[in-house]
Parts: sequence; C-alpha cells; structure tokens
Amino acid sequence: MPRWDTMHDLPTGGQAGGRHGRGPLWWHGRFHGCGYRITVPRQAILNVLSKTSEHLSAEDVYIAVHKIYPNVGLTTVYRTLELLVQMGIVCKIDFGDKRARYELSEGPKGKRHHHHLVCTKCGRIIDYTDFIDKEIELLTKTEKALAKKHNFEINNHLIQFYGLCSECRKE
Amino acid sequence: MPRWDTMHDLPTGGQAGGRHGRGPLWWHGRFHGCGYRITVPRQAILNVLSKTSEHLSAEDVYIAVHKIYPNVGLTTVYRTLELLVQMGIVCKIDFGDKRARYELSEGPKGKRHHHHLVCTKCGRIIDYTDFIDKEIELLTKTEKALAKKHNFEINNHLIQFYGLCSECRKE
DNA sequence: TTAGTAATGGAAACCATTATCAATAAGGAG
DNA sequence: CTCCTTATTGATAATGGTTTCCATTACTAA
Repeated sequence: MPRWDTMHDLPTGGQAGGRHGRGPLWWHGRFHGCGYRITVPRQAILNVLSKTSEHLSAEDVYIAVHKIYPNVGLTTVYRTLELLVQMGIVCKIDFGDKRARYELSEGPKGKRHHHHLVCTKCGRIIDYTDFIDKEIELLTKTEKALAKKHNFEINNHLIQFYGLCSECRKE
Repeated sequence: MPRWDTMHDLPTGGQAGGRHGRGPLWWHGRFHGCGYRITVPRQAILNVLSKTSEHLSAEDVYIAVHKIYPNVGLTTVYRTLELLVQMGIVCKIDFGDKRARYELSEGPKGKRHHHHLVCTKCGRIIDYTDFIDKEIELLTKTEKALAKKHNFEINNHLIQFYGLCSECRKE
C-alpha cells in the first residue's frame, strides 16, 4: 500500500520535460510562489492531466489517481482541480453532459490552443486547431474593443461548436 | 385563483407583434407542426421569456410564471424549457454558476444575436454585439471548413469571454 | 523538537435537474 | 356540444455531481 512519505517514487519526469520547454516540475515554482504546498495528491493529479490529451471529468481523474494512490479522496481531487483552475494551470470545460471536464491549459497563444466541436447526440468531442490564427486575430481585436468599451478585463475566452458528428449524421 | 380553462385571459399580444415581425403567437404554428399542444403553462413560459432581456434560470421562470399561474409546477417549467431548446426557440446557456439559463434565441443571423462577457468574480453578465459581423464572417468560414474536414454538421456555436467587470476591477 | 497552519479524506449535506405516475386537459371525431 | 384518445401536468421522490464539515495528518519554519 502506498504511503504518504514516499513522494520520491512519483514519476515526475516524462513528457513534461519537452512538452512545455520548461523542464519537469515547472509548476513547482508557481505553487511555492503562491504559498501552496507540493503534495502527493497534487503531483499525482497534475501527472494524470499531463499524460492525457482527453477531457477528464473529476471522477476520471479520481479513478486514474486512485489506481496508484488509493488513499487520495475524491474531495481532494475536486479541491485540487479547482485550485489549478484558479491558478490558470487547468481549464474547466462544460460540454453540456452535466459534469465538468478538465484539461491542462496552455494559454490562448500557446501552441496547443484549440477549441471544441461537440456532438449533441453522442457527446463526442473533437478538438480542432484550424483557423486559430484568424481566430486569435479577431479575438484580440474584439477583446481590446470590449475591454475599452465596457471597462472589462478579459482573461479568457471560450468557443465551441455544436452539431452532429460524422457517425451520428448517418442515422 | 386562476383556472386552467381561462386561457383567453393570457396576455398574448404585446411585444411579440413587432419584435419578430411575425405577429403574435407566431410560435403556434411551430407547435402544431410538431404535434405539440398549446397549453397555458407553455404560453405563460414563452410570455415570460418574451418580456425580458435577462438570462433567466429555470427557477426565475418558475417564479415569474407562478405569480400569475400558481398552479404551474417547476417540473413543467423544466420540461417546457427543454422542449423549447430542442425546437430551437430558446437558447440554454451556462455561465458557470451551476444553473442553466435561458433566453429566446433569434438565430445566428438575427438582429439581436449577441455573445456574453462573464465576470468571473461577481458573475455579472454583459451582452455585447460588437464585431458581430466580423465574427459571423469568421464563424461561417470556420464552420464550413470544419464541417468539411471533420464531416461534422454544425448547428450552433458558443462564444464567451471571461474576466473582471468594471466594478470588480476596482478592488 | 515543536508549534502553527495547510492539506486531506470520509461522510453528510447541497441543490439543480430528472424520473415516476396518477390525474387532468387539449384537440379532433362524430 | 360531447366523447375519446393521448399529450401534458404536477407533487413527490430519486439522482448525481459537487461542496461542506470537521477531526486527523503532514509540511514548514524556528
């Protein structure tokens, strides 16, 4: 049974190194800077999010973490995800299926920035990155104008398309 | 106490006439066409939605309807809103405050088409219509390309900006 | 080592939304 | 207008994702 005092056996390296070009554990600084502690559950949760390109629900994360650290509770998963969202490290997305989903965020200008096509019938999600450049251009312009007109400080945006995926169109 | 057999006292005219240029009760045809019945609760709910420019939650609608027709239940409100969404008459929006909100939809090309600025601190919602033309242009282009590439039939889209409203920026 | 405080996890509470099901009313046929 | 069929309704109970509580545990600094 895993123990809380064995943090060192956590697989912390892996993809994180190259993916963001910030070396492994790049988020440690962020945590320390905010006065947050680096704990096993938090590392495990971030690790799960780093290793997938899927849109995980809190329960998905819980199950994945639970396989390695059965002691981590669902409550902690929710709390940690909320914390990460608030820190801007993770994006919380709603696809209309009654459960929030989470993915690592890379900021609007990041390489992996994408939006979603949501199938309203089967719930399938397709990520797309097409037109991102023009999108960013328009968004930037819009953001500036809106910020000026409404004195609104824009930090994030959401774009989603809803419709029927190729499978569901057949029927 | 209102009775179910007094449908005729429902205020059905009013804004509906000019707003859509379709005359009052324009949705009656839609209902009949789908085989749906026109009932007091449904009329009352559509009436409430027609008379406001706010983003009402199911409970908001329930309370408003309840003032005139105390017999209408919350369940029916949920059911009717769901039906209207499915018919495309109403838009269901999620602002991240845990409750769905509803507003009359006017289609992407309609005059009143707008998007939202959501204050992540106080929850305030600001409608905006700026850049709608350019937005529509990009969206149309994007929709076409995505539909082609992913064989996805796009029926709707969602754009939202998140940030801090003028009030919340002060603190 | 020792406080002091952040973090955790199990259980219970929350609360918007749905399912159930008997009672009721809309709309068409006669 | 009346009857009949079936959609619709509404009170209540159930659901299920998310939060709250709170006693326990584990970092961190001194």
